Amino acid sequence: MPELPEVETIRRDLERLAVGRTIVSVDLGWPGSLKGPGAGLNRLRGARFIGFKRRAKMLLIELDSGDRLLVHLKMSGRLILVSAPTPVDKHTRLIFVLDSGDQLRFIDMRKFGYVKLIESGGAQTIPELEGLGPEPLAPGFSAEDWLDLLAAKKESRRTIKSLLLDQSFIGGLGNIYVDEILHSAGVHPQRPVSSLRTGEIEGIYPAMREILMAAIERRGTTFSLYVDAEGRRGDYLDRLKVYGRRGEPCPACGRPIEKIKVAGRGTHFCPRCQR
DNA sequence: AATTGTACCTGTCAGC
DNA sequence: TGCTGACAGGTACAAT
Repeated sequence: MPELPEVETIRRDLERLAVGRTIVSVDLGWPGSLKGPGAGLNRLRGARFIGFKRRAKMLLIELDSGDRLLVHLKMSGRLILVSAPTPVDKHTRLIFVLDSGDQLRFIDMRKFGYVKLIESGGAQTIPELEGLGPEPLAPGFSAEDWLDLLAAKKESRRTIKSLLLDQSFIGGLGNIYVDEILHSAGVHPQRPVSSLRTGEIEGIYPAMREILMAAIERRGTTFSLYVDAEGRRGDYLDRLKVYGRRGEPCPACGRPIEKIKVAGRGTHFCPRCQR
């Protein structure tokens, strides 16, 4: 489910709503959702949220105790802040009871996601965050940086879609936004990287930045499960031009959108606009 | 080196 | 109605 815009939306919500709140207790509904030192949930009691960061599709929750929580929502994870009496979804895996009377709940139907406790004083590096590619929306990530990144792959015959999905190449893109970016840039998802002309590579950069920023403005894309931290759906679904629109006319040229499989993922594109 | 298949889970939907 | 298989926003790993 959640790609960069969705995780960023949740991060902003929690930064606004949960910083300063203290954890009163933790309820573990499904132990598999908790990674890291197993015994460690009790130590979270009394800790206060001081910050919510994001790296690629991961959320990093910082506590005043020095402990941190790394959250990956994978396909179906949700993180919502609700008042205590709110009915508990059957897929709720972890509940943080807060001093405000609210609860931060981790809900994950498919159980792929996780919350990992990173203890203060433990290893300095977080393996999950090592080796990630650059943040596409970082202020310091320029068009030149993008060209340099691609230049390092110019001999590669892998498909451009597979490269953009590779988190070690660039962080935060997923199946929806890669399809949208390639449509906007007019590049066929199956094009080998080595075949891309300079102009095509240059065109992907603004497409990527604009689409991700617009998606954050609309609070992400909801197909079925994703909601922001306040339980609201994202509005970017209406703006999607190809993803989930097989058979519908391309907004740019009217040709029906096609769906194929690329890099093992359902892939939507316009056969006229993308070559 | 890169792709494909498989696995992790649960749910939905199309087709028969 | 009910069964079966394909598919789903992610990623790690093994096999090819």
